[in-house]
Amino acid sequence: MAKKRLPKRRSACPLNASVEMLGDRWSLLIIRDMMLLGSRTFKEFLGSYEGIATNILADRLRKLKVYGIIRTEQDPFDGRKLIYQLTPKGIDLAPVLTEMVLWAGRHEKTENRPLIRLMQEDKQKFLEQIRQRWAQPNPTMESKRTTTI
Amino acid sequence: MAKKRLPKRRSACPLNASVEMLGDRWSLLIIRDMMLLGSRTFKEFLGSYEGIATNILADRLRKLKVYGIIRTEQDPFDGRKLIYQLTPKGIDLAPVLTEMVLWAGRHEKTENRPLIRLMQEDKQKFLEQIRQRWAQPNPTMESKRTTTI
DNA sequence: CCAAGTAGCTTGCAAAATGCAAGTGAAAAT
DNA sequence: ATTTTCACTTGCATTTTGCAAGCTACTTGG
Repeated sequence: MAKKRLPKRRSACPLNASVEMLGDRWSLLIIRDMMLLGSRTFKEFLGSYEGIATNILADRLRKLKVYGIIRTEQDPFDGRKLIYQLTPKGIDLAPVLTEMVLWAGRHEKTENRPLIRLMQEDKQKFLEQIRQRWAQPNPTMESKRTTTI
Repeated sequence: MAKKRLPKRRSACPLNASVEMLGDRWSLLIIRDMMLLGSRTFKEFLGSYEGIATNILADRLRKLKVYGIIRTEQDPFDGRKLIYQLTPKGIDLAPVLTEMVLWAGRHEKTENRPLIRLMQEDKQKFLEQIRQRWAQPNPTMESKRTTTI
């Protein structure tokens, strides 16, 4: 399988760069699942409530990897499994996610008020939690369910 | 023409809400043009570097209006023109835009370092500028080109 | 006041992206 | 050894996008 080439950008604007990498209906949800639920395998992503199709999921994971937002490694205990992890670039998307959650929380009827409240009350602390959790090469998500998404 | 109905959400997650409204290749660029360049008419949006097609632009403006992110009024001096403006909900997207610009600025080769530097050096001040500029019902953009996008 | 723009769309059609169901092949579990 | 599980791929129908060409109401220049 040939490595996917990065297509030429429509413009050099930084917002356009973000939009070309993340501007679709699934990429940020995948990153949300990694960041907040600690999802790490294909199957775990599939289980998410919105119901992504397998071919689209495979495609998005491939692209996120090409962009350097996630990386993969083999599960040492199960040869079938691939472990998907956020790279530092991916972890660094936490503030973007946060602002999008807060915006929707302010202007839309949504669920998961606990997460929104947590983010509102101490954004810095919340971001710090995410970074800490992902600081180790293999993040443990034992304390992950402080809140659900 | 029937008013577009809001389709049912795939989930009640706040991030999903944001993604369903903004997760495509054009919506945030339109908001960028309004926020940073002061674009206010169909023609001005068309002039933006990335080159959106007229049918897509019309569709996105319609949706952004349905979502309450923008509103329109007639130009009092030119009956052909419609003036598009950000609503408070739209103005409130400034932090999302900012974080996306900063993220790309940190991790991608992009242009417009002055904007990125401005945002980095004083995010609060930058957001305040945007809010002030849009506080009046008809925002003047005389001081708009402190930086280009 | 009339012809020639101009603004903001819509329409038609081809190409690309998405969604769904049904595989596939390798590894693990029973 | 057979069945299950995992991470995909494939085929095909539907939807969205992109491009070019209208179209209609309004304005402008002569």
